[in-house]
Amino acid sequence: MARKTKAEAAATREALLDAAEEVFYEKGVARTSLEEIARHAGMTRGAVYWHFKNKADLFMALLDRVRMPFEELVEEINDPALTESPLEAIRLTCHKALARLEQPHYRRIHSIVLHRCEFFSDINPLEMQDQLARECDEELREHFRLAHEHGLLKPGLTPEIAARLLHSTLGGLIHDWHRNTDSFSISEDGRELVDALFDLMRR
Amino acid sequence: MARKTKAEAAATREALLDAAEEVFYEKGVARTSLEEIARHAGMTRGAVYWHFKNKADLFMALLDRVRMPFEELVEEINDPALTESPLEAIRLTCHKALARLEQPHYRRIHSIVLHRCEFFSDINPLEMQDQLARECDEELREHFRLAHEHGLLKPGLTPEIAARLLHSTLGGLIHDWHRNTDSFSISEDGRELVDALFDLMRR
DNA sequence: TTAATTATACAACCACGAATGTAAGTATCT
DNA sequence: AGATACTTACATTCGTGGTTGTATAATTAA
Repeated sequence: MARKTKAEAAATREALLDAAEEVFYEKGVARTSLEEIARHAGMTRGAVYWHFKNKADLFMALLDRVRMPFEELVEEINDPALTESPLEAIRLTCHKALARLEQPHYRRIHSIVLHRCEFFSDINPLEMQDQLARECDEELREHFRLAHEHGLLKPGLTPEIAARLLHSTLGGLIHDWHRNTDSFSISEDGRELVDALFDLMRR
Repeated sequence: MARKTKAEAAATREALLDAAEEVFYEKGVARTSLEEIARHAGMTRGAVYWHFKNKADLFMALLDRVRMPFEELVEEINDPALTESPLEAIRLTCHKALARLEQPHYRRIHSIVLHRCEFFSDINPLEMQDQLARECDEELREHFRLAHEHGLLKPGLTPEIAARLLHSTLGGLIHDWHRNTDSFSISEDGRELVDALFDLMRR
């Protein structure tokens, strides 16, 4: 075949990533071959090997296209418009994070990382998840500490416990939803659950 | 090689399952071959194919050896000695379930199902998890309903929300722990978290 | 401005290992 | 003698990675 313009080449790269995302989501990472991904994008394996070193490299490129939900959560929580009421800041950020999970793109990537890939070659998704979880946890703890100092937390509830409670609840909720996205709506039922937890934690 | 006595044959079957458990845990299901499992048990692949139809069959046999934590949780919650105080019954059952996760055998199997296997061939671990989660959720809801009727729940907290809150918290907690079992102790820190949640939900 | 050159973006082919499933062999228990 | 509990050997499939081929875009020289 012939050489394409730079823009076209970038487009096929994106097409390959799109294809990988779809096929990984449907069949799992381990059980999809590069051949399948290429054909699904209307290309051959040669194109894949031109744009990516191997499957692991393609996988990492997939992750680079999006930012993980927890990562966003950490960023949005620092929105200066929300820093006045720490508890509300956290709560609203949770809402946003949950809503964003419903976008098909985010949903698929997130689901792939959580449920559809075992660690393979030199990439360990569990470590990635663990690192994100730690960062998120520290950020949450910091904000709950602020809320605690403002006397917003229920007496007897330490900011550490509050942070871990919210973190676990969100984590469990998200895992549950990803297992079966039709079973409930995270943006609605999830929001309800989060609000209920905040009602319990608020003074 | 030669035929062994029935007891010996049963022993090699168990040895093969033990080997599979270890290797699956270390390397993930997709990336371990039946050859590796056999060698790890001091056998050849022929032995594996004698006792099991294929990898999926072996995997299911692995699961049959243990009962999943949520399944146990559902059973223990109905222990007649605990049915007097519904809330306490749930809380103590959570403690037991969390403690049991620290046994290496349960821990490994649980971790394999949660994090170390993509769905493969005709077996979909996500569906299995989903089904267990539903059963658990219904059972929890039933008991929280009882607690609600006894006036034990905080005003404004419906038994449905309480059940889903506990369910999500446990799920998130267990996932977090499995990601990095050294980061905290589920039997201790997990118990603390669960107790904190019950303190918030109690009237 | 155009012709020559080189780098690009793939397709097509090939060779290798790895894993699976099956069939045949073998020794021992019952 | 047969069924049993394997081992060994074999055939086949699948995926990877590497090499080669090639039409064309981009670039440089004239």
